[in-house]
Order: sequence, then structure tokens, then C-alpha cells
Amino acid sequence: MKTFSIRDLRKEFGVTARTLRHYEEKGLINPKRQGVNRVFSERDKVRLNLTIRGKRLGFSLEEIKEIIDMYDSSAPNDQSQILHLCSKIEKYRTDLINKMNDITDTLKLMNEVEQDALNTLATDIDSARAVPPSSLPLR
Amino acid sequence: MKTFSIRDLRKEFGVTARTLRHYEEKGLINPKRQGVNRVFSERDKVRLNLTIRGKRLGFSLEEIKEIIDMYDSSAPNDQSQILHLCSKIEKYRTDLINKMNDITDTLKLMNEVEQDALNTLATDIDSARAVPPSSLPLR
DNA sequence: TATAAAGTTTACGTTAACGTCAATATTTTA
DNA sequence: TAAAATATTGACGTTAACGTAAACTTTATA
Repeated sequence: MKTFSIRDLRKEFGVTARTLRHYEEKGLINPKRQGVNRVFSERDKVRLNLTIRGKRLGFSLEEIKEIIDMYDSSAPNDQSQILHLCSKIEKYRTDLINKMNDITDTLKLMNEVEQDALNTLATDIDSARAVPPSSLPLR
Repeated sequence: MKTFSIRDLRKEFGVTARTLRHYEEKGLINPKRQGVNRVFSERDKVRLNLTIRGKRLGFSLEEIKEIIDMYDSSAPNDQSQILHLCSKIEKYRTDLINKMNDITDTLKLMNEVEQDALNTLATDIDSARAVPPSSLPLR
């Protein structure tokens, strides 16, 4: 199994060592040790990726841990735990769908604003054409 | 023009008075005054809505201000300002599209986890059926 | 083998986004 | 008109998510 140093992860993910240690403290990643040094696994990389993705979506580290713990461990056997898992999924699913709608609404608005701006630009250019420099008074 | 008290907004948006004052300090809303009391306009409500939407998407108040200032003011006339506006829109657009992809990826993962869990549940039920109570030894 | 480079722990610092409390003013209701 | 409710301005407190600096150990390199 491949392993990675803290330097590897810093470079690959563009985060600081402090951030990685912080994520370890919060249980988001779980590097092994060689003596005192941290040794990261492929699993750590996957979880780090999911963590960064979660951050982009505005989730707290606590929420992110709950989410990636869900699909990290294999499906639970206990029936009540399965139902609990499903209800958590349902919760985050509606949250994500809401965010999705927020995004499409925002994109629409931005398109309108952009069109407005570009129209103004086009009008400016047209009116500049209508009065070419040669027709301007020479002072 | 309709106006609204701080109480109105608190109730309608489920935020505290402190939050509204904070948003005012940051320039996200701009209530007028009647004496010392704040009087909010329809425009304030729109901007508050956009602020809350921005927060759901994980933007900072500073970013949110930049965004809603974009489509709050009418299209600028100055050509360089129009281009500047368009580049800002482009920046946020790619950001939003990235978030969109993050969301769809996350939803896919969650669907898989849920299916796994539900399959486990179904298998449990089936195996329970395969050995009906009547066929169990009576102690 | 001296020395630089990389990693570790400990612990205090910082920033954003409000929370909370005190003191005061105003406004509404009994 | 007295009491209760609502609002305002400070101003300090809090939490999350790291930043930063010191002191030290280990590892790699000249």
C-alpha cells in the first residue's frame, strides 16, 4: 500500500501542515505514525478530498465529518442504524438540493446582469459609430 | 413605498437584530432612520434575501457584498467598469459551477451509500423470511 | 560530521460572524 | 401615567478554523 508524507499532501492539495494537523485533531483524517512522523494513506487522501469539497460547499468541519463518516464505513448491519443513516442522508440531500437551486438562481441573475452590461457596451459602440471621428468638429 | 421594522425582518427571515445590525455595518443592507430607529425598505429585504442565499452557499459577507452590489446597481456606463464587472461575474460563475459539480458528485455518492444500506436492510428481511418464526425451535 | 531541511509538540494569536450584556431611550399598552 | 415592551449604542465574549512562533528532534545533504 502506498503511503504519503505530509509534504506530499501539502503539495498535492495546496494546504498547510497546520491544516492537516487540525483535520487530524477533528478526526477528518487519521494518519499512522513512523516514530513521530505522520504517514498518510490513500484513504486519508480520499477523506481529505472530500473534506475540501465539503468546505467549498460551506459545510463546517463537524458536518463534513458526519458526511464522510457516512460513506467511509461500510453499510451498517443494525437495522436502527441503517434507518438513522438514511435519515441523515435525507437531511443532507435536501440541503444539497437547496444549495443547487440557490446556485441556479444566482447564475440566472448573473446572466441577466451580464447581458445588461454587454448591451450597454454594444449601444456605446453603436453610437460611437454613428458619429465617426471625421465628423467631429476640429476644436 | 412600504417600510418594515426590525421586528418585521427578524420574524420574516429568522435572524436576530444583532445580525441585521452587523449586516448594516458591513454594508449589506442600508436601512433609513426614523429618529434613531431603523426603517427597512423593500430593497433591504431583497438584499437580505441575497445575503442569506450567499451564506447558504458558503460565501463570506465580503464576497456576498461584492456579488449583490454587482446586480444591485444598474449597469455601469464606463467601458472599463463594464469589463471589470464582467470579469467578476466570470470569476463567480466558475466558482458556482464548481460548487454545482461538487453537489452532484456528493449526491451521487450519497445515493450509492443509501442503496447499499437499503440492500442490507432488504437482505436482512429476506433472511428473516427464509426462517419464519414457526420453524424455529421452541426452546 | 557539521549543518541545513523537514517534521513535531505546545501554546498563544487572529479573523469572521455574530452572541450577550449593560445602560439608556422610546414607544406601546394596561 | 406608570409599567412593560421594543429599540439603540457601546463593548466585551465566543466559536470555528486555522496562523504563527518557539523550542526541539530527526533526517538528509554537503
